[in-house]
Amino acid sequence: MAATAPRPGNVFDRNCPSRPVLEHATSRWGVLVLGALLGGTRRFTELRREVDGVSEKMLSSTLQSLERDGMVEREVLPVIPPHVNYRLTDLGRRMARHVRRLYQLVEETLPDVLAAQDAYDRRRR
Amino acid sequence: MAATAPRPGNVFDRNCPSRPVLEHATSRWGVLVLGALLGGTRRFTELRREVDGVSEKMLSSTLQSLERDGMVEREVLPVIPPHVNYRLTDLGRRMARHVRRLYQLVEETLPDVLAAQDAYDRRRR
DNA sequence: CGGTATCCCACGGGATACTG
DNA sequence: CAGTATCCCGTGGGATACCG
Repeated sequence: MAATAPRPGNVFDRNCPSRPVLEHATSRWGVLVLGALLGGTRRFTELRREVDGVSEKMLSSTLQSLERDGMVEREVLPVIPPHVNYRLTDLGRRMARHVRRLYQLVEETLPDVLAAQDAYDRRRR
Repeated sequence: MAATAPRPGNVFDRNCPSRPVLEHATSRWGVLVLGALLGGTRRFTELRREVDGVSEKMLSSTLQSLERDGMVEREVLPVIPPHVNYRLTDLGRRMARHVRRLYQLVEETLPDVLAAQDAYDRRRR
Protein backbone atom coordinates (compact mmCIF):
# COMPACT_ATOMS: atom_id res chain seq x y z
CA MET A 1 0.00 0.00 0.00
CA ALA A 2 2.48 2.55 -1.18
CA ALA A 3 1.05 4.40 -4.21
CA THR A 4 -2.70 4.71 -3.54
CA ALA A 5 -4.56 7.88 -4.59
CA PRO A 6 -4.75 10.62 -1.95
CA ARG A 7 -8.53 10.94 -1.54
CA PRO A 8 -10.31 8.35 -3.67
CA GLY A 9 -14.08 8.47 -4.25
CA ASN A 10 -14.01 12.20 -3.71
CA VAL A 11 -14.41 14.73 -6.51
CA PHE A 12 -11.49 16.70 -5.10
CA ASP A 13 -9.23 13.78 -5.97
CA ARG A 14 -7.86 14.00 -9.49
CA ASN A 15 -8.61 10.35 -10.23
CA CYS A 16 -12.20 10.35 -9.05
CA PRO A 17 -14.51 9.09 -11.83
CA SER A 18 -17.09 11.66 -10.69
CA ARG A 19 -15.09 14.41 -12.33
CA PRO A 20 -15.89 13.74 -15.99
CA VAL A 21 -19.57 13.20 -15.10
CA LEU A 22 -19.70 16.52 -13.30
CA GLU A 23 -17.92 18.16 -16.22
CA HIS A 24 -20.49 16.88 -18.71
CA ALA A 25 -23.37 18.25 -16.66
CA THR A 26 -21.68 21.60 -15.98
CA SER A 27 -20.27 22.06 -19.47
CA ARG A 28 -21.19 25.14 -21.42
CA TRP A 29 -24.01 23.37 -23.28
CA GLY A 30 -24.74 20.62 -20.75
CA VAL A 31 -26.13 23.15 -18.26
CA LEU A 32 -28.49 24.63 -20.82
CA VAL A 33 -29.62 21.30 -22.29
CA LEU A 34 -30.49 19.99 -18.82
CA GLY A 35 -32.33 23.24 -18.13
CA ALA A 36 -34.29 23.06 -21.37
CA LEU A 37 -35.29 19.43 -20.75
CA LEU A 38 -36.80 20.45 -17.40
CA GLY A 39 -39.55 21.92 -19.61
CA GLY A 40 -40.39 18.39 -20.75
CA THR A 41 -39.63 16.10 -23.67
CA ARG A 42 -37.94 17.82 -26.57
CA ARG A 43 -36.95 16.94 -30.11
CA PHE A 44 -33.49 17.61 -31.46
CA THR A 45 -34.53 20.67 -33.44
CA GLU A 46 -36.58 22.04 -30.56
CA LEU A 47 -33.52 21.89 -28.33
CA ARG A 48 -31.48 23.51 -31.06
CA ARG A 49 -33.84 26.48 -31.10
CA GLU A 50 -34.29 26.69 -27.33
CA VAL A 51 -30.58 26.57 -26.52
CA ASP A 52 -29.65 29.64 -28.48
CA GLY A 53 -26.28 29.43 -30.19
CA VAL A 54 -25.60 25.72 -29.91
CA SER A 55 -24.32 24.05 -33.07
CA GLU A 56 -25.66 20.73 -34.30
CA LYS A 57 -22.35 19.11 -33.54
CA MET A 58 -22.19 20.32 -29.94
CA LEU A 59 -25.84 19.57 -29.25
CA SER A 60 -25.33 16.07 -30.57
CA SER A 61 -22.19 15.36 -28.54
CA THR A 62 -23.65 16.98 -25.40
CA LEU A 63 -26.74 14.78 -25.64
CA GLN A 64 -24.57 11.71 -26.17
CA SER A 65 -22.54 12.42 -23.04
CA LEU A 66 -25.65 13.02 -20.97
CA GLU A 67 -27.27 9.88 -22.34
CA ARG A 68 -24.19 7.81 -21.62
CA ASP A 69 -24.09 9.13 -18.05
CA GLY A 70 -27.73 8.12 -17.54
CA MET A 71 -29.07 11.68 -17.34
CA VAL A 72 -31.03 11.69 -20.59
CA GLU A 73 -33.15 9.12 -22.41
CA ARG A 74 -33.33 9.00 -26.18
CA GLU A 75 -36.37 7.64 -27.98
CA VAL A 76 -36.32 7.04 -31.73
CA LEU A 77 -39.69 6.81 -33.43
CA PRO A 78 -39.46 4.60 -36.55
CA VAL A 79 -41.16 7.03 -38.88
CA ILE A 80 -40.20 9.04 -41.94
CA PRO A 81 -39.11 11.74 -41.56
CA PRO A 82 -37.22 10.71 -38.38
CA HIS A 83 -38.59 11.74 -35.00
CA VAL A 84 -36.36 11.57 -31.93
CA ASN A 85 -37.38 12.54 -28.41
CA TYR A 86 -35.10 13.43 -25.54
CA ARG A 87 -36.19 13.47 -21.93
CA LEU A 88 -34.59 13.52 -18.49
CA THR A 89 -34.20 10.35 -16.45
CA ASP A 90 -34.97 10.55 -12.73
CA LEU A 91 -31.31 11.16 -12.03
CA GLY A 92 -31.12 13.70 -14.83
CA ARG A 93 -34.07 15.57 -13.39
CA ARG A 94 -32.41 15.78 -9.98
CA MET A 95 -29.25 17.10 -11.56
CA ALA A 96 -31.17 19.51 -13.76
CA ARG A 97 -33.01 21.03 -10.81
CA HIS A 98 -29.72 21.83 -9.10
CA VAL A 99 -28.33 23.21 -12.33
CA ARG A 100 -31.38 25.42 -12.76
CA ARG A 101 -30.95 26.92 -9.30
CA LEU A 102 -27.42 27.77 -10.32
CA TYR A 103 -28.29 29.76 -13.41
CA GLN A 104 -31.37 31.26 -11.82
CA LEU A 105 -29.19 32.64 -9.05
CA VAL A 106 -26.83 34.09 -11.63
CA GLU A 107 -29.71 35.69 -13.52
CA GLU A 108 -31.21 37.16 -10.34
CA THR A 109 -27.96 38.61 -9.08
CA LEU A 110 -26.64 39.76 -12.44
CA PRO A 111 -26.74 43.50 -11.57
CA ASP A 112 -24.54 42.84 -8.52
CA VAL A 113 -22.15 40.76 -10.61
CA LEU A 114 -21.87 43.41 -13.30
CA ALA A 115 -21.19 46.02 -10.62
CA ALA A 116 -18.49 43.81 -9.12
CA GLN A 117 -16.90 43.35 -12.53
CA ASP A 118 -16.93 47.10 -13.10
CA ALA A 119 -15.34 47.80 -9.72
CA TYR A 120 -12.69 45.14 -10.33
CA ASP A 121 -11.82 46.57 -13.73
CA ARG A 122 -11.57 50.14 -12.42
CA ARG A 123 -9.33 48.97 -9.57
CA ARG A 124 -7.00 47.38 -12.09
CA ARG A 125 -6.59 50.45 -14.35
CA MET B 1 -37.16 47.45 -33.33
CA ALA B 2 -36.06 45.06 -36.00
CA ALA B 3 -32.88 43.29 -34.86
CA THR B 4 -33.26 42.87 -31.10
CA ALA B 5 -32.02 39.69 -29.43
CA PRO B 6 -34.58 36.87 -29.22
CA ARG B 7 -34.79 36.38 -25.41
CA PRO B 8 -32.66 39.01 -23.65
CA GLY B 9 -31.89 38.75 -19.93
CA ASN B 10 -32.27 35.00 -20.16
CA VAL B 11 -29.36 32.58 -20.00
CA PHE B 12 -30.86 30.67 -22.94
CA ASP B 13 -30.20 33.72 -25.11
CA ARG B 14 -26.74 33.66 -26.65
CA ASN B 15 -26.13 37.32 -25.80
CA CYS B 16 -27.11 37.13 -22.15
CA PRO B 17 -24.27 38.42 -19.95
CA SER B 18 -25.16 35.71 -17.42
CA ARG B 19 -23.52 33.09 -19.62
CA PRO B 20 -19.85 33.89 -18.97
CA VAL B 21 -20.56 34.25 -15.24
CA LEU B 22 -22.23 30.87 -15.14
CA GLU B 23 -19.36 29.41 -17.14
CA HIS B 24 -16.78 30.67 -14.67
CA ALA B 25 -18.62 29.12 -11.73
CA THR B 26 -19.27 25.83 -13.53
CA SER B 27 -15.85 25.56 -15.14
CA ARG B 28 -13.73 22.52 -14.44
CA TRP B 29 -11.79 24.26 -11.66
CA GLY B 30 -14.37 26.88 -10.69
CA VAL B 31 -16.68 24.21 -9.28
CA LEU B 32 -13.95 22.73 -7.10
CA VAL B 33 -12.55 26.07 -5.92
CA LEU B 34 -16.01 27.20 -4.84
CA GLY B 35 -16.49 23.88 -3.08
CA ALA B 36 -13.16 24.10 -1.28
CA LEU B 37 -13.85 27.65 -0.11
CA LEU B 38 -17.08 26.45 1.54
CA GLY B 39 -14.69 24.97 4.09
CA GLY B 40 -13.62 28.49 5.04
CA THR B 41 -10.84 30.92 4.21
CA ARG B 42 -7.97 29.38 2.28
CA ARG B 43 -4.52 30.43 1.16
CA PHE B 44 -3.33 29.94 -2.39
CA THR B 45 -1.19 26.93 -1.56
CA GLU B 46 -3.90 25.38 0.57
CA LEU B 47 -6.30 25.56 -2.37
CA ARG B 48 -3.62 24.12 -4.60
CA ARG B 49 -3.35 21.07 -2.36
CA GLU B 50 -7.07 20.71 -1.73
CA VAL B 51 -8.08 20.94 -5.38
CA ASP B 52 -6.05 17.98 -6.52
CA GLY B 53 -4.51 18.37 -9.96
CA VAL B 54 -5.00 22.10 -10.49
CA SER B 55 -1.97 23.93 -11.89
CA GLU B 56 -0.81 27.25 -10.47
CA LYS B 57 -1.80 28.95 -13.67
CA MET B 58 -5.36 27.63 -13.71
CA LEU B 59 -5.88 28.21 -10.00
CA SER B 60 -4.71 31.77 -10.44
CA SER B 61 -6.92 32.52 -13.42
CA THR B 62 -9.92 30.74 -11.88
CA LEU B 63 -9.59 32.81 -8.71
CA GLN B 64 -9.29 35.98 -10.77
CA SER B 65 -12.49 35.24 -12.67
CA LEU B 66 -14.38 34.43 -9.49
CA GLU B 67 -13.05 37.56 -7.81
CA ARG B 68 -14.02 39.73 -10.77
CA ASP B 69 -17.54 38.26 -10.72
CA GLY B 70 -17.89 39.11 -7.03
CA MET B 71 -17.89 35.49 -5.84
CA VAL B 72 -14.54 35.54 -4.04
CA GLU B 73 -12.70 38.10 -1.91
CA ARG B 74 -8.93 38.34 -1.93
CA GLU B 75 -7.04 39.67 1.08
CA VAL B 76 -3.33 40.43 0.84
CA LEU B 77 -1.44 40.60 4.14
CA PRO B 78 1.57 42.93 3.83
CA VAL B 79 4.09 40.51 5.29
CA ILE B 80 7.16 38.67 4.07
CA PRO B 81 6.82 36.00 2.87
CA PRO B 82 3.51 36.97 1.21
CA HIS B 83 0.26 35.77 2.74
CA VAL B 84 -2.95 35.91 0.67
CA ASN B 85 -6.35 34.77 1.86
CA TYR B 86 -9.31 33.84 -0.31
CA ARG B 87 -12.85 33.62 0.97
CA LEU B 88 -16.37 33.49 -0.45
CA THR B 89 -18.54 36.58 -0.61
CA ASP B 90 -22.20 36.20 0.35
CA LEU B 91 -23.07 35.72 -3.29
CA GLY B 92 -20.18 33.29 -3.72
CA ARG B 93 -21.40 31.26 -0.77
CA ARG B 94 -24.90 31.01 -2.26
CA MET B 95 -23.42 29.85 -5.55
CA ALA B 96 -21.04 27.45 -3.86
CA ARG B 97 -23.82 25.76 -1.91
CA HIS B 98 -25.70 25.02 -5.14
CA VAL B 99 -22.49 23.81 -6.75
CA ARG B 100 -21.81 21.51 -3.83
CA ARG B 101 -25.23 19.88 -4.13
CA LEU B 102 -24.36 19.21 -7.74
CA TYR B 103 -21.16 17.31 -7.13
CA GLN B 104 -22.52 15.63 -4.01
CA LEU B 105 -25.35 14.23 -6.11
CA VAL B 106 -22.84 12.97 -8.67
CA GLU B 107 -20.75 11.35 -5.94
CA GLU B 108 -23.78 9.70 -4.35
CA THR B 109 -25.15 8.33 -7.59
CA LEU B 110 -21.81 7.36 -9.12
CA PRO B 111 -22.54 3.59 -9.12
CA ASP B 112 -25.72 4.20 -11.12
CA VAL B 113 -23.86 6.46 -13.52
CA LEU B 114 -21.08 3.93 -14.07
CA ALA B 115 -23.69 1.24 -14.70
CA ALA B 116 -25.43 3.50 -17.23
CA GLN B 117 -22.12 4.14 -18.97
CA ASP B 118 -21.40 0.44 -19.12
CA ALA B 119 -24.84 -0.35 -20.55
CA TYR B 120 -24.46 2.43 -23.12
CA ASP B 121 -21.05 1.19 -24.22
CA ARG B 122 -22.23 -2.41 -24.55
CA ARG B 123 -25.24 -1.29 -26.58
CA ARG B 124 -22.88 0.48 -28.96
CA ARG B 125 -20.49 -2.43 -29.54
C1' DC C 1 -35.59 15.53 -39.46
C1' DG C 2 -31.73 14.25 -37.12
C1' DG C 3 -27.93 13.60 -37.40
C1' DT C 4 -22.24 12.45 -39.16
C1' DA C 5 -17.98 13.82 -41.41
C1' DT C 6 -14.50 17.12 -42.18
C1' DC C 7 -11.90 20.99 -41.57
C1' DC C 8 -10.13 24.40 -38.77
C1' DC C 9 -9.25 27.62 -35.06
C1' DA C 10 -9.29 29.56 -30.41
C1' DC C 11 -8.54 28.72 -25.98
C1' DG C 12 -8.52 25.93 -21.84
C1' DG C 13 -5.11 23.98 -19.61
C1' DG C 14 -0.37 21.66 -18.37
C1' DA C 15 4.87 22.06 -17.62
C1' DT C 16 8.56 24.64 -16.62
C1' DA C 17 11.14 28.61 -15.33
C1' DC C 18 11.45 32.82 -13.10
C1' DT C 19 10.35 36.83 -9.56
C1' DG C 20 8.88 40.24 -5.68
C1' DC D 1 4.62 32.15 -0.51
C1' DA D 2 2.11 33.61 -4.25
C1' DG D 3 2.13 34.30 -8.03
C1' DT D 4 3.56 35.76 -13.54
C1' DA D 5 5.76 34.53 -18.02
C1' DT D 6 6.48 31.51 -21.67
C1' DC D 7 5.86 27.72 -24.44
C1' DC D 8 3.13 24.23 -26.18
C1' DC D 9 -0.54 20.93 -26.94
C1' DG D 10 -5.17 18.73 -26.93
C1' DT D 11 -9.78 19.47 -27.54
C1' DG D 12 -14.00 22.09 -27.11
C1' DG D 13 -16.42 24.08 -30.30
C1' DG D 14 -17.95 26.55 -34.87
C1' DA D 15 -18.88 26.27 -40.12
C1' DT D 16 -19.93 23.77 -43.81
C1' DA D 17 -21.16 19.82 -46.43
C1' DC D 18 -23.27 15.61 -46.83
C1' DC D 19 -26.48 11.34 -45.73
C1' DG D 20 -30.34 7.80 -44.28
